[in-house]
Amino acid sequence: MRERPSARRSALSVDVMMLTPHGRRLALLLTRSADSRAKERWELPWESPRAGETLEDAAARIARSPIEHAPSTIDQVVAIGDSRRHPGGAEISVGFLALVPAGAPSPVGGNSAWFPIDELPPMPPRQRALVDAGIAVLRTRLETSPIAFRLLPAAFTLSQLQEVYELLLGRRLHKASFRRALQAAFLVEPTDEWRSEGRGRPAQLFRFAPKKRRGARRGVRFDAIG
Amino acid sequence: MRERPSARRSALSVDVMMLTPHGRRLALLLTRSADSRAKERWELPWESPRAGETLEDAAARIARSPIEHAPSTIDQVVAIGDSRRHPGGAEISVGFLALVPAGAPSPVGGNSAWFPIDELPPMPPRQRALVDAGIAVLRTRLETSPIAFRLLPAAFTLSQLQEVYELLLGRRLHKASFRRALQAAFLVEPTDEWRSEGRGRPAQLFRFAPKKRRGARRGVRFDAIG
DNA sequence: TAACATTAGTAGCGACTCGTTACTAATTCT
DNA sequence: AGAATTAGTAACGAGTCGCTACTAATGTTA
Repeated sequence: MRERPSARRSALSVDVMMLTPHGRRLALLLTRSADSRAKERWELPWESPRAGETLEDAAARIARSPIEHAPSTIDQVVAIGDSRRHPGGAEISVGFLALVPAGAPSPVGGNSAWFPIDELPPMPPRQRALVDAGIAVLRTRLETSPIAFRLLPAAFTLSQLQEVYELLLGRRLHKASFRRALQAAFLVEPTDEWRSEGRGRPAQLFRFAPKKRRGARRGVRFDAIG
Repeated sequence: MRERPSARRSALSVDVMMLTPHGRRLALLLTRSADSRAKERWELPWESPRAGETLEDAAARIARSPIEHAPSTIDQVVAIGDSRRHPGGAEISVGFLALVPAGAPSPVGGNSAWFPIDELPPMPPRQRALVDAGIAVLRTRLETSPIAFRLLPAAFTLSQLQEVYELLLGRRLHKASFRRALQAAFLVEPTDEWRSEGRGRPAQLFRFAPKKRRGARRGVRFDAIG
């Protein structure tokens, strides 16, 4: 059984949601519950911040323990303090979203596993609420923040990038339109590498390299409000 | 001097940012500091949640005290727990955003005042950080949430609505384009009332009444990412 | 080895969208 | 009465978007 230094009845918990693309779905990292009464239950990695440690620092520390490579980014997304139960009995739980690039980071210790987000096992109710809120935030940030690129390795094919967008948006995109919009945005630049993966024509690898564009701000979009 | 029940050294504070349109600018409600050492300093309304009270309930209670009418909505937007000082010495501060409709709610007690957000007086550093983060969140949510309508009374003119959008976006919008986009989104419906305010032709009043539209989702927008 | 399957990538057409100019409408001010 | 001011709309041209249809380069199969 793992150690859990400040687990008992602390006022505050920092809970980390680590997400990565897994096949055609988003996967969340859960660890086996340290509570001996609840065997075979899963929960988000969490801890209480140590003295003098910021919330962000605590989240980074918590994320570092179950996987080898650090996530590309960690952002605070939600705080919950209601009657729903937290495994540590914390009054307030602050949820952090950690995005893990696809591919490399898969190695995981025996106490952790990736679960597709639409097939999560039973979890402590407050953590379950954190996950729902976190994923909702992720989806709304898609269009204003380079989230998709942080779920990919440094070099990726445009098909991979499109797959991540489809996974986050929950719908298929049209290849030609996707690429045209991407070109117009000056967000990626080609490398001179090509990757042949199984069948079909090899794909060129790209990297995330946003160029500053002239501020041609559009009017307003009401599309997403209703 | 006001009472402040749980002010001393509580672990957690709930800080409320109440925003309303004030002329052509966004204004934030601040209250005079209860700390006798710091005369003529201003701070966000805040308190620690009472036992058995959720964060949301606490925020609603805190918002109710300085103004007469309740804000239209309150949302949790950010949590900060770092070395920046909070007036109550709280380790963690959770920031809530409360949107107050323009017009009616102006009456305020003598201990509170509205400040334009670009002319805020000196404030406790952590609260200042909460405000900056909260306004950033507000701006990014503009396009996915009917924020502008919650800063207006139930009936409003289209010019008022456009003014709120301009205020939140920080740039002028074109009248015809704004209205065409609004019509296409089926977000408002006209009432049979008209308002003549000073000079010029009277304007028709509208109300927020979003219609469910067929899910004609667009492709992807990369515009706002760089 | 030739034909097929599969994946990558592009060209271009028609429909729709957006920014803008230019107008009409209804009221107050002088 | 006429100027000023604010509300609201029509319509043109440029640009964007979704889609079909194509070419390109590889592995698979007969």
